Amino acid sequence: MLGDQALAAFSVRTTRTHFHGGETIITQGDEVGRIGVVVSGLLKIVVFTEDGAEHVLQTVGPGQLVGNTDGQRHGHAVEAATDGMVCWMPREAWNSFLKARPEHYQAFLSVTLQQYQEAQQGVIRMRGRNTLQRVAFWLLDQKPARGTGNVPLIRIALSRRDLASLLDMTAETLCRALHQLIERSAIRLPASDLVEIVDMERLRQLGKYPRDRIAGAENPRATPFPHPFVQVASSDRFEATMPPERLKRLSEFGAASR
Amino acid sequence: MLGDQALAAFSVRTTRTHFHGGETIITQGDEVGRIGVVVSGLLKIVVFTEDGAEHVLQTVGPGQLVGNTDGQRHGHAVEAATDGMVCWMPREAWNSFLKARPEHYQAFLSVTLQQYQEAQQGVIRMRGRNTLQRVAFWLLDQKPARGTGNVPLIRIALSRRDLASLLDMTAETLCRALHQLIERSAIRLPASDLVEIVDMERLRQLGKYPRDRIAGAENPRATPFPHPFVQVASSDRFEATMPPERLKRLSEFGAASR
DNA sequence: CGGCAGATTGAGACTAATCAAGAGGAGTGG
DNA sequence: CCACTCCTCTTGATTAGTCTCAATCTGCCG
Repeated sequence: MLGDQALAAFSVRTTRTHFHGGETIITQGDEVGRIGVVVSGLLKIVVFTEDGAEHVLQTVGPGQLVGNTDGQRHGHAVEAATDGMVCWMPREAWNSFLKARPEHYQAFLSVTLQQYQEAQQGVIRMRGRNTLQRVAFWLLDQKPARGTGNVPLIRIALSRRDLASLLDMTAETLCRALHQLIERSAIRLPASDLVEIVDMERLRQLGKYPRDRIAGAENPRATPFPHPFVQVASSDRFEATMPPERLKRLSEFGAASR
Repeated sequence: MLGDQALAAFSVRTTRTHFHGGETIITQGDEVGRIGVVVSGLLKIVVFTEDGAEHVLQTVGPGQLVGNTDGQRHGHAVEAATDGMVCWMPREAWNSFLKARPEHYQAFLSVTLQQYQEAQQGVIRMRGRNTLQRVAFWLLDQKPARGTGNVPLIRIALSRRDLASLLDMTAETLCRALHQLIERSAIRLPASDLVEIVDMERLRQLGKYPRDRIAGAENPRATPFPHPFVQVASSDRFEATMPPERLKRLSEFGAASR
């Protein structure tokens, strides 16, 4: 699809970088002259306010973009929630690439608009919901990787503190909310970072989760930017960030709990 | 700047529409095959949740965009907060226009990214701030049109209920917050929709307003989309939405209060 | 002047933050 | 292999902040 010239000029400038959990990818206030496509792993967009507090605004998964091309300073930082990989390209390469192949503007815009929408969704999920509902809602919004025996299983890649921040509550409140969901037998906690959805319908009620979002058709995370050179692991973020030994332990648990 | 052909095909399809306060511009869930540039007045982006509650997410002023071009359904509605004007163009015209003149992609992206950033800012202003601080912060974020005697004066175009929704609180709490700001002599209320900033510094402290935002340089609302055919009233949203009789009454008030 | 809708003010209920303390888990060094 | 430390997670009691409900007030229109 790409012209030879554009492709050559472009792919030379492309850099894949591995990152590790906790690492800072982009520092707040920096001018980052490059843009990155997340290939695997999970990033988090955080903001440090003047009083030193850290706020997690959004998570960025495979196929989504970080950085900006307009030479503006970053109003937020980007940190790694898990290990993973980003594919970077410098601003000039990016811009000249887009200029040479305007048809890719459409894809770029689409992903940008999608992340914009996701930011709006993030606000909406906060509104008119108490802490319990927000937690339930978030759980339902995660890609439910099926565990052993087709039970929906969710890996919480974020720390309690980070997830609490994302959901705009304290870690203590998040903890209480999770255990309230357990008491009402909507979920179980095989491990502190694993959530097993026991009763999907009850969880929906508790989270005031709209019917039309159930299929995930409204705001699918899976319209990844069609990066020409990188295969994006979009479908299985679960396995991508799940260490093998955990999977093993998990299946043991599943067998034991039956 | 525009090629004759593109210009001709484009300007024919452009439609200016006046809107009145309270009017619904875009219905939630609609597929709107067009995009609009706000010329004057103020729009609000609202979401109706399943339980019937209405949430104001954002306001859209002159130079900013509404609608989308990707044929997707709207996750939110757009309503008029004041009287004003939008300049519409159908999706096909828009897309072919951008295709013909790729250099405008940059501007389009820029405005989109800006609104994206604004959405993020909207989240941040909520975080780690109580109701009083949110109100103070919002006031400082408004374009302070100077009133009589160079006193910063702000017109609240939104109803109490809408503004409260935007700031994620109840109308009652908003009201109390405003009056608390008055008690601490940071502001005055010449009329229920007019705020006079008496002590800017105190208001900043009460709103935890960062220093670097004071100049408004960080996130200026004034990088309007350079619409080729419409003159955008970007600088004076105040006067644009201020009925003449109010202005007159206001100056009388200013004279009387000295 | 009466009616109406939005804005204001007040009192009580309830949610979530804060402060404090205990439990679990991973890594380190002897 | 075990004790020790550090850090995160969890749990409990208290407090502060907002929401809710209700009543009153205000400006506006016919």
